[in-house]
Amino acid sequence: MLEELLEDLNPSQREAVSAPIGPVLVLAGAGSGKTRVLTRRVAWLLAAGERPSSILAITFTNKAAGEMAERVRSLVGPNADGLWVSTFHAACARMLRLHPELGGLRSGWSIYDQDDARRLLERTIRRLDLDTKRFPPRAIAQQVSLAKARLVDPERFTDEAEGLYERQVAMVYRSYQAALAEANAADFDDLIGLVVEGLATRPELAEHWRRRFRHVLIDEYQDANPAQHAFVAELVGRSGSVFAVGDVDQSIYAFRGADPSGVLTFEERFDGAKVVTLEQNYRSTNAILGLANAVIAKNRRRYAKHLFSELGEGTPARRYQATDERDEARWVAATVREFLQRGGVDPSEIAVIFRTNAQSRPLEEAFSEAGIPFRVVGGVRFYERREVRDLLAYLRVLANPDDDVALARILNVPRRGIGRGTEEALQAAAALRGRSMLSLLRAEGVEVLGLTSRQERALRGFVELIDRLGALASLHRPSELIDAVVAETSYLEHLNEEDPITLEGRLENIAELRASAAEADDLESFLERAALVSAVDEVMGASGVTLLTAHAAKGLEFDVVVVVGLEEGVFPHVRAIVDAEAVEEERRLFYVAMTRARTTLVLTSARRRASWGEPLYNPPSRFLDELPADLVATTAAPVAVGTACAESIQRASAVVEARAARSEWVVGDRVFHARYGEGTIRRVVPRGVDDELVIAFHGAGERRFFASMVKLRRA
DNA sequence: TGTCTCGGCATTTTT
DNA sequence: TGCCGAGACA
Ligand SMILES: Nc1ncnc2c1ncn2[C@@H]1O[C@H](COP(=O)(O)OP(=O)(O)OP(=O)(O)O)[C@@H](O)[C@H]1O
Repeated sequence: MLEELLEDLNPSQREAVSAPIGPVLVLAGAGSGKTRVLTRRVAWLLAAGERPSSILAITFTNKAAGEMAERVRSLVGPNADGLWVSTFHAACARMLRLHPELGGLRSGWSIYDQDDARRLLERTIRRLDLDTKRFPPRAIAQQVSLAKARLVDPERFTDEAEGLYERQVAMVYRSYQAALAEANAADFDDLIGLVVEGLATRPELAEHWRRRFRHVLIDEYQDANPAQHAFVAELVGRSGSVFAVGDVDQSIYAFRGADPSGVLTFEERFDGAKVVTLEQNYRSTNAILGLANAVIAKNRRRYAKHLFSELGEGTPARRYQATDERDEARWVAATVREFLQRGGVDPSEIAVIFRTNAQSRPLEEAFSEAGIPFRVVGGVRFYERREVRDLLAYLRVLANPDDDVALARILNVPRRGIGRGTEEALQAAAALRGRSMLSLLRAEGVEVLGLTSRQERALRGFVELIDRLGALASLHRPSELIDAVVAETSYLEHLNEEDPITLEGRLENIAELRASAAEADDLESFLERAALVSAVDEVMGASGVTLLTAHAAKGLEFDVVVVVGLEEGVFPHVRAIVDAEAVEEERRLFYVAMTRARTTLVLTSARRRASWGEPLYNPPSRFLDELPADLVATTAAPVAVGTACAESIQRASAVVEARAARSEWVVGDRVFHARYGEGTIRRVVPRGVDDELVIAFHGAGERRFFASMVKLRRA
């Protein structure tokens, strides 16, 4: 059995899979079989007699988790029950579901996704009498999230704060955390953070989980953040059974706090760590590897490694320069059709990869026109549609009466005469007494709010509605509960009144929600899944060409990969261009995109691209210049005279703007950046016609920008 | 309280 | 471009 598991592996892969139990790190490039090795290691542990329930395998998405669990089962048979294969977030959520006290939560606790967290932050900022212009909830949410990724709690955040602005942000963070606790809720980052804290401070619970998970395995290790590293360390200690696989060149989540250096410090953090490298790529032709390697070699911060393939030389990448994004989309559709018809390629073996979700629309249109089946991964998530969120909010309030964000959402949906005034009075009274809105209403009645009798009647009616539904909650299955909510609130009538045209689609969504609820055993597990399912996990449509972002493409592989929108400002993204480190992350992202291809790589760009109204004339991506010329075959749409003119004008004006940017800032200026908040200009370095600005932000540290590109306000 | 219009602003990327 | 929040009015 053990030998069998090693049969179709190369010697290094075997060495990793059968390494003695203890810390193991597999460090290897794209397509070298890291995921395969990790899956095999799980099977190997099981075959060696380890209990399934003693194994925790971490993947990057829920979908990858499902596939890995499936794969393990096919390797070892049914005795894989009790094995946990999930994302960090899902694993921690499950632990907290079993032991809410581990995170200081009460049973029924809610998971706050980005939207919930943003709403709660906005309310917190308002309650502190701060201006939401100076403290944009989105930006603050980012800062809080980055802090939590580093396990920086409000106290430490306050200690590290410099100046009034940062102290105010710290205050917001502290109140936000208090509001979460009051609402019996945890945001995404808390799922990890609370578990880490619980394991560190509750020895009896920690003991339970350490005994339970003797083996922890982590895929895509380069994208784990410090909190997640701490979680692993809490479970396995310095010399336990930890098996991590990763590739620093595929680190594409530093923007949300991932710490790829965790890969490089593995040997310091774990005693007796064994490090295995894999060098053979089993996915791509040498042409594709040559292209990918040439691009990634341009990164300065990098740890070079060898990678070879025995899959033949292959064909060069095809490159097309389009007039605009519609021309690009049509050309892609035509090319894809050729692969399907003449090349005999299966549509599910073709992917079109873009940088941002917004780029998918022209492609969807062109594919529809051409009659090519396709599916879009991601985009607007199912669980983010309004009607779905409304109904989920009802269920959340039933599971967790203290969930004020959910309550605020449904208080007057459908309309029931509870207006702004009533809501504000209720929120203020609840905040004053330090309790949730519903518990206040239940404990003290609506009278304490000092409202008109009409307002009181409306509120009373709402509480009665929730109580009626609550009585059903414990007796009925989640899907039946959805029916009850829809019926009791006349929700369908509400949707029809709102917009009869979209009604049909919304009804379909409700039916789908009901169907997915029918699969869940109980309300809590249903709500948990709804909160944690990501866009990438959603399987839409049976088969067809896959349209997806480069981030969503990580870990996947296709025969044919088309990367579109290879222009400065698109890929690399404008927001990244000003920051040298961010450009390196963009380059890694492009590396990830290219290395998804087995045999065929197609690269396109557009000379003109509409970007909310205005046309933009972006030069081709710098990444295209980094490709070896002999591995690229180029065709281009004819250049229209008007386009060329506009392009040169655009370039000239960019230079003029760059000159103008030179004198604007001096060292010591306090500035405000939409993403990083307030900072101080530390240095101004002349770079050609432009200046480079070094700005120190709290929470985000020092960042470098080009003066002509970065958008700053005086603080 | 509810509805309408205007203006500002935003889109990276995602668990 | 389209969404959301703020403010004016019925
Ligand atoms: N020893 C092997 N023999 C044959 N095929 C292999 C071998 N090892 C891996 N492969 C195949 O190579 C491909 C890439 O493997 P896998 O996805 O595990 O690589 P990876 O290192 O995780 O890739 P990436 O990091 O780029 O996502 C898969 O199709 C896998 O089946």
